Amino acid sequence: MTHTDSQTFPDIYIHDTLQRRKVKFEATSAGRVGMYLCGPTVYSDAHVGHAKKEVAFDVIRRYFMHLGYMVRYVSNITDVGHLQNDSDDGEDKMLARARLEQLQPMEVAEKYFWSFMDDMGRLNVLRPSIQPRATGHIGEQIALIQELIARGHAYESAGSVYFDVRSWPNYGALSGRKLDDQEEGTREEVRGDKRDARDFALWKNAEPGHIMRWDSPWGQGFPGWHIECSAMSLKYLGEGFDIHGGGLDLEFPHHEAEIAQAEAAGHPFARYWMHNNMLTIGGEKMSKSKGNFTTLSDLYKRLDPMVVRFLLVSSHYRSITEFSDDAFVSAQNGYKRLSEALNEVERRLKDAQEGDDSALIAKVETHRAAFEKAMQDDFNTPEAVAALFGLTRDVNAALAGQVGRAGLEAALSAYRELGGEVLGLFAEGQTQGEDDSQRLDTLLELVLQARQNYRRNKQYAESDALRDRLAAVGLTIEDTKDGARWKR
RNA sequence: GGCGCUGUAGCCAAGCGGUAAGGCAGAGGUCUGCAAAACCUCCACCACCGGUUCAAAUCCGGUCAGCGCCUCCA
Repeated sequence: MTHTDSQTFPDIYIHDTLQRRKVKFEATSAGRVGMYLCGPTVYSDAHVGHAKKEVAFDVIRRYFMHLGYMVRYVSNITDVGHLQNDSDDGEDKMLARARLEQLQPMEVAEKYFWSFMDDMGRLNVLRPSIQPRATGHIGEQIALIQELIARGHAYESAGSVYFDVRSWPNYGALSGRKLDDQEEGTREEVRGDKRDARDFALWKNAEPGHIMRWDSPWGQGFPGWHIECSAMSLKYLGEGFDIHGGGLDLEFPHHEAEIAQAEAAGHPFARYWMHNNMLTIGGEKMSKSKGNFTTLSDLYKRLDPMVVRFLLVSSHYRSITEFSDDAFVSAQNGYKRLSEALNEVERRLKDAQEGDDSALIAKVETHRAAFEKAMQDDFNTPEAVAALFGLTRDVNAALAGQVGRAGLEAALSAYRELGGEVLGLFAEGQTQGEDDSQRLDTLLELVLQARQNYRRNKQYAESDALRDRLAAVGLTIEDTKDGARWKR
């Protein structure tokens, strides 16, 4: 469906981290949504936890599109390393990886940028409208830092620039922290060139030997950890843009710092903040530092990426998702149930007749409404998925008898629009080569005919042997009232 | 220590004042040469203890258990 500016959109309620409650979404500009999502630091392979975040916000974006909004979706690529810790002797992650792999830092960035894109592409995550790179926006970052200095919210010290946390009382509003409650100086010595241990770096002076370095008013250096997101989101989405998203673990300090940097410089920032919860394995957060992660490229060797996506949308984005062998076996079977119902609808549509399908069409509409209602309530994908299973139950029941073209088409469009376009669960083009699949069709038709002859002659040993042999290579034969059929 | 979250059937997971969605697994049945698929039926005293209420998984207080952030992390 498509809306023009004069059309109305259904109310959407989203949980706003700033207000700590569900609020009605109001677009800044009618019919348009601007979203910013904190993207990856491209220094190693993406794991399932990254997939949870990417899929969560991809679904949100897709739902806005489904309602007819024009969405500008900006997600950055961090290709300059943040430091590993807040002391000056910490090593840059990009540089550490570069040394390990004996590559230039930019080679590391390129390598992992493309593997990230590939991993997400297979998960059917749409490409961002704009995917700005931190190293391509050093100028914007420097300009923002200069504004902060001019307004008295940042200061230079020994070639580095720090944000003066004490000058900005709102610091802590997002994460609900009071400055004085924070542990001070326990994990690090208060550095000599900082006024307060909690001040964070906007610009860092480059030590000799630091490869990634740029000229700045404060000498050669590199940007701090948080400034790129403030600078790039404002550049591409403008002041007071709609939605800023990211992982819950980024809420503090990263997002807190982003807000401070933008608003202290006089630029109203994001109006809604959305955070996805973490993915756990054995009850513990999957993370690189814990080492308990499964990379997507490894996972894809044993699991269809669509099943991974299904597993992720089966839990709410604000809930913790437990990732275990049991969970994905369950996801595998559940996904199969949905996708095979869809396949059967398509198959039956090829030679469908007209008929009275009003009963089925009414049921499809009921499930469609349930799906929409769930999505409009803070993108409740588990309930939306439940609606898809409800649809599947009714469709399968109808499929057991006579269904006309209109009924099949109603079911098909529900699967395509809700399961496909919104949840992204039915990626196109998964079958290889048209030619091969044509040949396979013909070949199996012959096999099925031969087997049918055995069955007619009650030579069940022979017919069962054929079925077993095909099963061994992953082809399933099912006998139905209308004859045998096969599926992968 | 500060801030915050979670505990729902064997597993995954919604619901967040009106008497427990959905999926996987399991049991029985229909169909079938058998099987598979599909359909029908069954399968939860919502961690524990108090309190508020006509009514609580849902609100309040406490207890226990687990987790996250406060350091790079999606």
